[in-house]
Amino acid sequence: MTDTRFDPSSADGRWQRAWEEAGTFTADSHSEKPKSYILEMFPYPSGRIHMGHVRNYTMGDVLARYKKMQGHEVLHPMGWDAFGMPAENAAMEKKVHPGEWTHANIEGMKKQLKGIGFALDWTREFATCDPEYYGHEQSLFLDLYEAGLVYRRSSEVNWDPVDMTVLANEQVIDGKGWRSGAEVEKRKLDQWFLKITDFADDLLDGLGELKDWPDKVRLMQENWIGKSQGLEFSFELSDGTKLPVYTTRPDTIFGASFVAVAADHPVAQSLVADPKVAAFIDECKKGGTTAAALETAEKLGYKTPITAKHPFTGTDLPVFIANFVLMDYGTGAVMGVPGHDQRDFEFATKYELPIARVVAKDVSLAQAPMGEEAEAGDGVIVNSDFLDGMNVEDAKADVIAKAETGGWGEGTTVWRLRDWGISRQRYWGTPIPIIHSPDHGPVPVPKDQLPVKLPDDIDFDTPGNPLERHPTWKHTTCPISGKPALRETDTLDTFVNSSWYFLRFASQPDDVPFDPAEIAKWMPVQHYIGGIEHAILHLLYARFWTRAMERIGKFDVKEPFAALFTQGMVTHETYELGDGSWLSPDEVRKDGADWVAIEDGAPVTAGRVVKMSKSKKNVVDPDAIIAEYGADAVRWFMLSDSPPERDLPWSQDGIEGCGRFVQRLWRLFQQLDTSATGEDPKVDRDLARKAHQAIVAVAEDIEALSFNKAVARIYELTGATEKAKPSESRNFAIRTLMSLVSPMMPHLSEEAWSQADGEGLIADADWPTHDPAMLVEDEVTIAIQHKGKLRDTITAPKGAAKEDLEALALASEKVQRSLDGAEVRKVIVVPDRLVNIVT
RNA sequence: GCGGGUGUGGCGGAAUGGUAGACGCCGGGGACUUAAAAUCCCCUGAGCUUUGCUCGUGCGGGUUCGAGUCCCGCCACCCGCACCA
Repeated sequence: MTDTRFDPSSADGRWQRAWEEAGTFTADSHSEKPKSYILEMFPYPSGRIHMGHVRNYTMGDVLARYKKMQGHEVLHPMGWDAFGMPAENAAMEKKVHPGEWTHANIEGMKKQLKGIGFALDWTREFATCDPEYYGHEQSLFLDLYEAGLVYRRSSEVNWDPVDMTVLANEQVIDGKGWRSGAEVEKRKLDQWFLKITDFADDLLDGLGELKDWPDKVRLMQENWIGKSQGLEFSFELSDGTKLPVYTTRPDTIFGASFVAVAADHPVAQSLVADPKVAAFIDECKKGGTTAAALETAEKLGYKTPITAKHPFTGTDLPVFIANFVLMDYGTGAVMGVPGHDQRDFEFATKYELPIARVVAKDVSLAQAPMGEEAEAGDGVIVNSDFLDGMNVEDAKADVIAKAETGGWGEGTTVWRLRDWGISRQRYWGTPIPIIHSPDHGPVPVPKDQLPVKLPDDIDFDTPGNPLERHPTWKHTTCPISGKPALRETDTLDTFVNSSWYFLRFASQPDDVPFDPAEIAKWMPVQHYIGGIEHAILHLLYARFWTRAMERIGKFDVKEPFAALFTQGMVTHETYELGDGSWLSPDEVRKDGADWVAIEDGAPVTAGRVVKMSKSKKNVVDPDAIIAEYGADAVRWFMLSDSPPERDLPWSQDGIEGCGRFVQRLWRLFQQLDTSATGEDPKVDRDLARKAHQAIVAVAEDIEALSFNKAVARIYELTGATEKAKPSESRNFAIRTLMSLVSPMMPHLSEEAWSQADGEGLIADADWPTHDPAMLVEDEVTIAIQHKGKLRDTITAPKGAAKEDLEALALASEKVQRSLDGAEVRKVIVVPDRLVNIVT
């Protein structure tokens, strides 16, 4: 009890080593305790930990440490989502091997994470680029292949002709490759797909059970899966063929005035011999794909010589090729009902096609003229023969029934969700374990030959897929015939890596991907924490993979993540010079109310608070902050003020405040006084009560992930404790605070715990117990209102009778002045809360 | 266009229909100090005729003894999806 300041530069590392040596956070699957699996989305090893990681992992860490204190056996692992393009880009730019680059980054980032004191079980660490990991992934891929959930087909891709590689949609910017700047081409390539659409219904229904997921994420997934029900039926065309179309509004079929097909629909393609058709199809493909382009895009059509026969009226409808019809949704062809679909309305207006009313608000409005827009709303069917007078829903059912009995159509469900294309023409990913045999086509690599390892001697000097170019790697033999054959040179989408890593964390035997018994012990993940940017892809793929594993009998878990939490971003003010360039926070200083550049005093505009990013230069490096204030101050900042789902604005003042609070607690923790006897019994009891209340409230707040509220309560108890004179209650409050802050400020707490002769590590200690009797107040403050307005407050014993409270209220001088002799008509008394006098 | 969210002091934000602004940051004043740092104390929504009163949770209505909270109608901003038939 000598030094008056807490020194994180000495204490942080000391306690981190103590936890490591004791194996404090190593999860024991044989433990009899209830199990908690706490997981944060594992990072891509880009090079440095950023504030977003710190916030994400601090939240998970508080939960993990808290659960441990509550007597749970906690699994809180960490690893690396290590395959991906940045490693290949680094290889091309810096001439380093992607593996070397990745492992160096992992080393650096691991050191950073350890320096923040996270309660992680490092014995389970792995990187997805380890052959031990991706070999098991190949084995799971083959299981899915055997189960018929993997198939191969030709598919259109974005092809960068300079880099000679396939680009994801996000990598195509204004039609150009994001790296090369080359005009992107559409190419047809043979690609592998996973049958995620087989699970569309399950994935949709499953959302209903995910009560502890944010509504927002569930809705986003629901929209992404995009279930739609309607009628698929065929028009007989004038050339004798049949044209299937899909509609969700079969009730409006009598309003159809044209038929339209997509530019790449077979009917359109059959007419390309006509140069005008060919020119129109080219025109359609040119159209921009940006949101703005689509917003203003004019509906364009080309009227073909073909006509389609209306199934009920027998009328011949013109068949158009139209730019607004998508080939990859439904059948790539639609019936146009201009009266009740806005796109069809615009199209019909432009090409002067009939716009008929077949739905009206009321039967009497059957002949009402159409307005300036389509009427997509509900109503009663009119001008539609046998459907007249029905409501929309009944009419839909009726038309579907007639189509089915007539044999020309059927009710169907159409999904927006597509099968998952997993082929990537890249080096730094999991090799797809398939051999292309000249005699037997694609043949799975026998499992005893796994893993199919990536070759290390790789040439990144020429563009294209290095696996394709490698002199020997792809040459092998057919597992069936033994004849020369070629390996698949595509690798798996990196989202495959992250679709099952949580299973491998729970169980990592050498011979198989995971042990079902261990999976049963730990899964599902109890709390999964990460960014909202993964709301659809990663979270949908992981759900699919888990269900696919369940379907092929690997285990009984259907949903991988029982509760999901999406945390907000860490943001920072931006600083802009007059010329539009940005300055970083350490290049500016405050000059009175204004900001100026430190270098030359140039005026700086402090701009919007936005996500930390290199381009805006508003990034703050965690390492520098930890070096200055210690890990606990940064962790405390990450939990303070902003609710965790909202954005957290970083500020220098804020971190300084957190640094001060660490020291303030340290001073308080050194004031344990075993000789203290207390002073005023009531004052002592009040402080003890506050401590007991905090034990309950902070626990509730942490369980609700309301860390900002837990923080506020700890501040309150700290303030009250500081003010109190030495007493047993005060010692109790100090010890309580030590425990309550320990999940958040573990280093400070360990240091204080050891100085206070605490047994073992505070990380192994229990959450403090509270005395329920001590939670109850014996005095309450009662608000006195006159006509709903506050006039006075009085102190009364808890549980005082209504009549007593009413009498006390009326006795108040302030109340009497406000009443000013008016007749009291009614008095409302809410026990222990308030009295409202109505005149 | 469709879907979702948010709106409370200078700022981040609290508040089972019951004392709006807890807690933190910024700011102001003071104590200690030769001085600074550190620390401690007080003040800090707006206005007014200041023992106190009035107004105040994006705007306009409503329900209620009582509304930040519930209902109806608007506005603004943010996010997601987007020619999905």
